[in-house]
Amino acid sequence: MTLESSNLIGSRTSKAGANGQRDVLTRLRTDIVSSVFEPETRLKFADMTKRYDVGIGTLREALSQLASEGFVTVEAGKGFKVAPVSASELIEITDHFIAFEKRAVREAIAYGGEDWETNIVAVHHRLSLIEGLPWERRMERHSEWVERHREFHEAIVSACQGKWLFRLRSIMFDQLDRYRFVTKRAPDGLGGRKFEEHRDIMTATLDRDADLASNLIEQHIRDTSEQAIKLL
Amino acid sequence: MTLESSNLIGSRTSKAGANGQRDVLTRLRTDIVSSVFEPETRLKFADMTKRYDVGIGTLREALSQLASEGFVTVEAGKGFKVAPVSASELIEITDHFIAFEKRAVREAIAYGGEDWETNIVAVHHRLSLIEGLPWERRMERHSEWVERHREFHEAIVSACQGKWLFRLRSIMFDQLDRYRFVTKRAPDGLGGRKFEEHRDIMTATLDRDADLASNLIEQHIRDTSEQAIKLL
DNA sequence: AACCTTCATATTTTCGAAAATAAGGCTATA
DNA sequence: TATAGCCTTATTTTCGAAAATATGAAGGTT
Repeated sequence: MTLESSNLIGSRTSKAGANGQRDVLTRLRTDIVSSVFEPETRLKFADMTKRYDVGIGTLREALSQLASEGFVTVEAGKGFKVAPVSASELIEITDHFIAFEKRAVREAIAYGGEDWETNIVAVHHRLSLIEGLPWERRMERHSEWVERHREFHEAIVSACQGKWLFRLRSIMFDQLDRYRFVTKRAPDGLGGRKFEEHRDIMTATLDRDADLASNLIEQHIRDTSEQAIKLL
Repeated sequence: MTLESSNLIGSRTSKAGANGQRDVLTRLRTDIVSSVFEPETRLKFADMTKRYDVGIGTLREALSQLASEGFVTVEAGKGFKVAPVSASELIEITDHFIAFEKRAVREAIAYGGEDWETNIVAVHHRLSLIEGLPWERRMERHSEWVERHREFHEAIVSACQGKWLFRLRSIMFDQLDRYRFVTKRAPDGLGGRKFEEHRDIMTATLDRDADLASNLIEQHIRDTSEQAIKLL
C-alpha cells in the first residue's frame, strides 16, 4: 500500500510517505526557498533543533542532503550556511533548466501514455484552482501554489525516458524555486498571465506538439527569471 | 593553514583535509566504484560500522550523501542498497557528461590563466608517471590511477566559469568512474592508447584549440564507454 | 604597539544506546 | 491447505550526551 518508491535527488515523495514525524528535510528546504533564512545565514544546531524539534543527528543528515542539492554550503568544522544567491547564478541555472526541460518534454511527448496524459490534466486542474483565485486569496495560499506549480511541471516531463535527465532537471527546478520566490511580491500583472501560460503548455503537450510545447516552456521560464533578476 | 575550502557536490577536497579519521564518504564511494559491493547489495549498518570503524550516525550521513550522488538507493525503513548498473544508464551518463565537458572545456580555454595552465601540466605529469609504467606495475597502482585520472580531467575544465556546469559535469564524471572500472580488466591495447590521448588533450587545451580539444575529449570518453558496454 | 601563548567559551562532530519499524515464523481457525 | 493474527527477531532510525574542534578574550613577551 505505502508505495514509497526508491527515490531520486530532490524527490518529494518522501514527504507524502507520512512516516511519523514531519519531514525535516522538506520543511528546512521550504524555509530556505522562502527566504525565512537569508543567504549566508549560519544555521546553528542549537537553534535548528529547537525550531524543528528533532535531534542533532537527524538535523545534520538533512543539512548534509541540502548541501548536495546546493541550498546550503558546508565548511568542515565551521558548520552549515545558507547558500548565497546572485544574478549570474540565476542566469546559469535558468539556462541549464531550460535546456534540460526542452529535451525532457520532447521525450515525454514521444513516450507518454494515457496515465501520463491523465495525470497532467488532473495536476493542472489543482494548479488552476489556486491560480484562478483573486489576488488576495491566492497570496494566502502561496506555499501551496509552489507545491502545485512544481507538480504541474514535473507531470509534463514525467514520461521522459532519461532517468538522469529527469533528475538533473529536478535539481535545477528546485534551485529556480528559490529565485522564483522573489517574484511572489511582483505586481499581479504577471500572475494573471501565468494562468494562461500553464494552460497553453498543457494543451500543446497533450496535442503532442513538441516544438510548440518546447517553445512555450522556454518563454514561460525565461520570463519568470527575467522578472526575478529585476527584483533581485 | 588548513584551507579546507567550502565544497561542491562530489568534491574530494575534504579527503585531503586530513581531518583526524579517514573520510568514510570517500572510502565508501571508492568501494562502490571498485565493485567491492555488487550492485543491488544491501548495505547493513551492522556490517558497515565494523568495516569502516565509525558510528552509525556518521555512516548514515555518508550513505545519505552517496544517495544524492546516485551511487546508492534508499528506501524509507528498508535501508540502503548499492545502485544498479545498466548499459542504458551508461549511455545516458556518457551523453550528458560529454555535453557538459565539451562546454566546460570551451569556457576553460576562454577564461583560463597561467595558474590553470601550470596546474594542468603538473597534474598531467603525475598521471603520466603511472600511465607510462609497464602493465603489471600499473595495475598495482590502479586506485591511484583513478585518482590521478580524475584530477587530470578536472584540471582541464577547472577554469570554466559556470559553477553549476562544473558541478554537473563532476557528478557525471563520478558516475562514469563506476562504469570505467570494468575496463580495468581490458587487454592492454587500450591502456597504451590512453597515454597518448591524454597528452593530446592537454596539448590541444594549452594551445587554446577549443574545437580540437573538444573533439578529442569526446572521442576519448566515447571510446572508453564503448569498451565498458562490451564488457558489461 | 604588535605578536604570540594560554585559557575559557561556544559550536560542531561523533558515537552508541534506546525507540521505532519491518521481516519472518508460528499457531489457531476456517 | 490457506489465511489471518500475533509474537519474535533483525534492522533501521532517532536522539542527546560526550569528545573534538573552533572562536574569542586576556595576559605576557619582544
